[in-house]
Amino acid sequence: MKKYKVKELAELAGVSVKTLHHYDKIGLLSPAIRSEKKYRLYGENELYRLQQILFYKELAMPLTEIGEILDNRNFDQLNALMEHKKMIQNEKLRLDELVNTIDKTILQLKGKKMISDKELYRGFNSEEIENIKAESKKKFGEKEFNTSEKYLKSLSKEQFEELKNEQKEIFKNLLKLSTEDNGSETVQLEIARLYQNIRKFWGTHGSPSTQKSEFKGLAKLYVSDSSYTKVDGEIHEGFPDFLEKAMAHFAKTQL
Amino acid sequence: MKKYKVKELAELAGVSVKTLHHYDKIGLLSPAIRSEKKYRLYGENELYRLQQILFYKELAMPLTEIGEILDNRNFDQLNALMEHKKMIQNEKLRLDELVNTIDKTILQLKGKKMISDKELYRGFNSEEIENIKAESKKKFGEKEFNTSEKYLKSLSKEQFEELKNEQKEIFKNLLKLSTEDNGSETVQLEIARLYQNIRKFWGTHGSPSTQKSEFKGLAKLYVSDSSYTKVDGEIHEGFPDFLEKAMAHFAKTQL
DNA sequence: CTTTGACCCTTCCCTTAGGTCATAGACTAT
DNA sequence: ATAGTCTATGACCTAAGGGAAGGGTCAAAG
Repeated sequence: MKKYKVKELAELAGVSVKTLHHYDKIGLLSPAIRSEKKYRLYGENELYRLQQILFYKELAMPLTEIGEILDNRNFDQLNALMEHKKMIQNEKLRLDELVNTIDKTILQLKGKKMISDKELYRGFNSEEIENIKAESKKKFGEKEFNTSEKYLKSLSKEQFEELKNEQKEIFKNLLKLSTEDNGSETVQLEIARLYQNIRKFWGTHGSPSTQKSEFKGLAKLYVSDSSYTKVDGEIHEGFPDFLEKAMAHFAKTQL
Repeated sequence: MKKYKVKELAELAGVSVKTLHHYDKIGLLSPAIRSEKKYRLYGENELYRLQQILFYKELAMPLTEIGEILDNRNFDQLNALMEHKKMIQNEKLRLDELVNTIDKTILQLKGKKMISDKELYRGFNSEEIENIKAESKKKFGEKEFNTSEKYLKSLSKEQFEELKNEQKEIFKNLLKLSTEDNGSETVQLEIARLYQNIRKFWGTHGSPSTQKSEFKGLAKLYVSDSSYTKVDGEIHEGFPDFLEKAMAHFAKTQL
C-alpha cells in the first residue's frame, strides 16, 4: 500500500493542501492513519475517495451532500443525482430570466445615451457654461475645478438637469421649513439631500474632513452672497442665515 | 421629504432590517441622517437607491459591484451589464456540461443495478448465506446483527464481492508484512484499510468508543479461532498474534 | 554535526450576504 | 408606571477554503 503525505496527495489530485486539511476537519476525507508526529498519511483508498469527491464537486454539489452520498455507498446515489439534476435545470431557467431582464435593461439604457467628452457642455448655451464654470472655480479653486470638470463629463445632460431640478426643489422645501428649528429631523433630512446633491455635482474626491470643511465653506458662501440662495429668482430675508446654521449643524452632527 | 425608520423602509422594500444594517455597514446604502438617538433615518432618495440595489441584486450581482455601478452613476453601467450578461451566459454553458455529465453518470449507475430487499442474498449460495449470518451474529450479537443486515441491503452484489476481495488482498498483504514491526507505518496503513473495510461491511453504527472496543474484540476473535485468519485457505503460524497486536496498536493510536 | 530549506502541524482571522441571539436603551399606549 | 414594540451594537454562525503566524520535523549539503 502506497502512502501519501498531504502535499503528495494534493499534487496528485490537483487540490491545495488547505483543502485536504479542510476535508479532514469536516470529516469528508480523513487520512488513513496519523504518523507518530501527527503527519497525515493517506493510502490509495483515500486517493480513490478524493477523486470521487472531486467528481461530485464539479457537479456543484455541496460537500455535506457529497459526504452523505459517498458514505451511503450507492444507496440513493441515483436518486441524489436526479434530484441534483433538477436543481441545476431550475438554476438554468433562473439564469434565462436574468438574461432577459438584463437585455431589457440594456435596451433602456441605450435609449438614454451617454455624454461624450466633446459633448459635455453641448446642450447648455454659452451663458450657462460660463455660469457653471465660474461657480465651480469660486467654490473650489482652480485645482479642484479640474477634477470636478472631469467628473462632470460622466454625467449626461439629462442627469445634469435632473440634479439642477432637485437642487431647486430642495431650496424650495427648505424655504418652507425655514420657520422650524434648523436642527430638526425634517430640516436635517432635507439638508442631507442637499449634501448628496452637491456631492453628485462635484464628485466625492477628498477626505471626509476635507469634504466637511468644503461643505461648511459653501454654507458661508451662501451667507456672503445671497444670490446663491435665490428661490424662484427671489432673495428671501433670513434664509441664507437659516441655511448656514442648518448646514453647520449637519456638518457637526453627521459628518 | 418623507422619513423612514429602518423597519419602515425594510417593509416598504421587502427586505429585513438586518439587511439594511448590513448595507449601512458596507457603505452600500447609508441613512440620510442619524437621529439624535442614533436611529437611522432614510429619505426618499434612499428608497430609490434601495430599489436599484434590489434590482441589480436580482441579477445575481455581488453587492460590491452594485455599489460601484450605482456610484459611477451611469458611467459604465451599460458595460457592466454586458459583462455581467456574458458571465451569466458562461455559467449557463457550465451548467449544460454539468447536466451532460450527470446524465452519463446516471446511465452508468443504472447499469450496476441496486440490490432489492428480496435480492439481498441472491447470488450467494445457501452455504455462503449461513456463513455470513453466523459470522455476523458471533461478532456483534443478535441486536447488532439486525442493524448490519439492514445495512448490507444497501450494497450491491458487486460491491459486496469487491469488499470480500479487498479483504482477501489485505490479509495477503499483512501476511507479507508480518515480519515487520506491527506498529510501523506500512503495517498500520494496511490495518487502517482493514478497519475501513470492516466498517463498510458492518456499517458505521455505534459511538467511537463502541467501535474501538468492537475492533479490539474482533482482534481477539482472530486469535481465538485461527480459521478466521486463513490466507489462501491456509493457517499461518504466528499470524493471528501479529494481527491482534497490530490491530490493538491501531485502536490505541488511531481511534 | 549542524544548518538550511522544504515540509508538516495547529490556531486565528478573513471572505458573502446576511441570520440569529443577547443586551441595553428608546418610544408608545394603557 | 409599566408593558410591548422598536432601535442600537456586538458576537457568533453559515460554505469552502485562503493566508499568515508560530513552531515542530525531515533530508540533504556544508
